[in-house]
Amino acid sequence: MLTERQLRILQVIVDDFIETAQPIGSRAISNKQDVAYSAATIRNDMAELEQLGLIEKTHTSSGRVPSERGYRFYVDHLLTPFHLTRQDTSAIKQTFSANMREMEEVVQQSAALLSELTNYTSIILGPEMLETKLKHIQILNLSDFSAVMILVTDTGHVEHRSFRIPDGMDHAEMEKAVNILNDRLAGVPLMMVPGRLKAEVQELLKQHTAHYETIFAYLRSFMETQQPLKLYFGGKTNILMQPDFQDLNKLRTLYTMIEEEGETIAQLLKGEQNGLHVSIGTENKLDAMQDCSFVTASYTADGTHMGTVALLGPTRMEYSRVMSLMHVLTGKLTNAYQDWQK
Amino acid sequence: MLTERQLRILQVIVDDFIETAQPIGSRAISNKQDVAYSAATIRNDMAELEQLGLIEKTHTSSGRVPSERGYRFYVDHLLTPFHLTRQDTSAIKQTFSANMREMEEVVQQSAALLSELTNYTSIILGPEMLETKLKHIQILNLSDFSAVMILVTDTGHVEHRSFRIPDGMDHAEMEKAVNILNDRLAGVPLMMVPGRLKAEVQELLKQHTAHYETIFAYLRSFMETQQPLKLYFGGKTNILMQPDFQDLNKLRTLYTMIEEEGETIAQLLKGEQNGLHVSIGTENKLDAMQDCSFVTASYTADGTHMGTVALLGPTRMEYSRVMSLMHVLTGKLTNAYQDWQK
DNA sequence: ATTTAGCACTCCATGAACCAGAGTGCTAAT
DNA sequence: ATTAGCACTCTGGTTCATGGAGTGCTAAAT
Repeated sequence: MLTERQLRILQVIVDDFIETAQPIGSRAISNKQDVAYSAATIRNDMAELEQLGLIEKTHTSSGRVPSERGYRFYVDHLLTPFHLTRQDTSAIKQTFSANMREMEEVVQQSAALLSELTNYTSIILGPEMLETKLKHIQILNLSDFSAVMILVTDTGHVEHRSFRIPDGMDHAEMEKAVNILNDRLAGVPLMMVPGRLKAEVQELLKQHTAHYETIFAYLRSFMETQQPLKLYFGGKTNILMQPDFQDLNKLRTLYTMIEEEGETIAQLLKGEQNGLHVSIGTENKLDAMQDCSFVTASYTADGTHMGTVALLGPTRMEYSRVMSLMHVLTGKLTNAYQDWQK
Repeated sequence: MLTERQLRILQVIVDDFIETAQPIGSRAISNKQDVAYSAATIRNDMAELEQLGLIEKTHTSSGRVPSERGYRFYVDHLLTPFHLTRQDTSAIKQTFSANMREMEEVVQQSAALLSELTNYTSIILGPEMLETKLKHIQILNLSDFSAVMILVTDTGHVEHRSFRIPDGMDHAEMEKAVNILNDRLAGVPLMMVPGRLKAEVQELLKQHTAHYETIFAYLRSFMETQQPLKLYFGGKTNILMQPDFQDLNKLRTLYTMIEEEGETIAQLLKGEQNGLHVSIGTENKLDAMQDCSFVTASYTADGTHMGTVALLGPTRMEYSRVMSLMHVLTGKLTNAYQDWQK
């Protein structure tokens, strides 16, 4: 097993590399404040650490760099509890004290905050819509030919869609249809709306309106385009700033993923529901992330999973700070959400 | 003045460079299909073109490259009317034939289409909200403590905002307030709503409800956060793919602009209302765009300006195709918008 | 039994020197 | 007015030498 000293050396290597992004040699380690051994001793230990696959050389004779396993070990066993700086905590406090009226806004601000504090890219999966219920449906005529349908959930979320009024459908008829919809669908969880629509409403509409087909078609297409998974990004450009990503090709794939694979990422985040979780390098399932670390943390309300906060950065990530930050942030989000629901 | 031959040579140089991104030499030009002069002759002409600042050498003895002025000249005088390929036209037709219910959707699809066809980044400034009028205001209670205010315009645009119900305000009171608002504000152009609010509604509210202050404050903050300029992007990652942008630093500034300077870009686009316009390199006002070309085209409805389509790419841009494409697209948008309004 | 000093060795990064290739400018011939 | 020919220039890639940083190992010191 590893000796105390070896652990310490590994820690220094990781810490230093996280800070400088440069390989570090035995001499430099030996010169560190709280390391009281000679370069030679450290060299011996480093040889062993390398044997175990915890650190690597970039070439035969250069300083050491943490390996993927090294980071893993560091995260699992070497992480020192981190005290957030005064600036960090006050920034968080400030963000959450600004009175925000929309849950969406809270989430968005959180993403912005997180990316700003860390210089990585943050991704937040918004509060799950599964539980939310339909509150009210309304149709409003815009002109003789067009109208807009508005759909409000009990969380205050509003969706809308405008459409062309079917020829020959008069106002009274439309009103009747809306009444039926409200009667049958208000209070129904969003998830189940399409089902209900088919099971109960279809028949009813058929009886009361001549244009049930058209209405029905509209409603379906409306419900289908609803994508209940909302992703919020913060600091998309931060990735470009990291010295780790110099390789244009890697940048391209990474960026393309961020811009175009929203659905995939959302699914990925949906999977991570257990507290704080770190994926390092090839541990990530997505190809584009093979050189990144991905930290996820979920937030809850009354014990049930609500959404997930994630941070995407280089494997050389400030794990300690990031994890503390995310811990605090998810706590705040949980609170905010509970407040919100009252 | 320039001879026929010189014009032709300039054209070949620009065309070739647009295609290959490589400097071209006299020999290569001479070998071109429809150029019947020897390399030496072409060299002489090139010397003159260089004198005039229309082309440049990357170093003392290498092929020529169009200069910024060269591109400008090319765009102003050398552009051959371009026939869109069958693929291009059919792609456009297809996009616009898909029945889209929302103007927003049309615009978004247009941006996607444009970036896909050109491999540049497209930016569209959505239909101006200036002219649109408030259609309807509604407040819906979500719980005993919170409600959502919904605002519908005559174009079918919906904005919403949820808020906490002031303590002690009952349902009847709220209803009365909403009635007042609808009575006084329906039909008023969005732009003027804040003014009206202050001029007419304030006093009225004061008389009829005890909580006019709170309501008023909400309304104001609501109106203020409304930003009527909506930007739609397409193909943000395309920039990364262009061989012209190898320089990481330039990429960074460019990208940061795209991600964070939305407001600036919107203002820029708002300024360009006169048909098709091309800004090349340093002609652009924004620093980040000094190495780019920026093509804008506005679309109208009944002769009044509605919005602007833009394309951001390297100065080495396929001007001919891009401009044809945008011409067609703005036409389609104009149509779509007019159809929409019926 | 650890730890450390010393030394030979390896590899990278840098810069100089050196082509081959591509392209130019100029002069003289057509 | 056009073109062929030729000397000249600059780039990009390769090779080679050098200094520096770091390692591994052995032998001495604690």
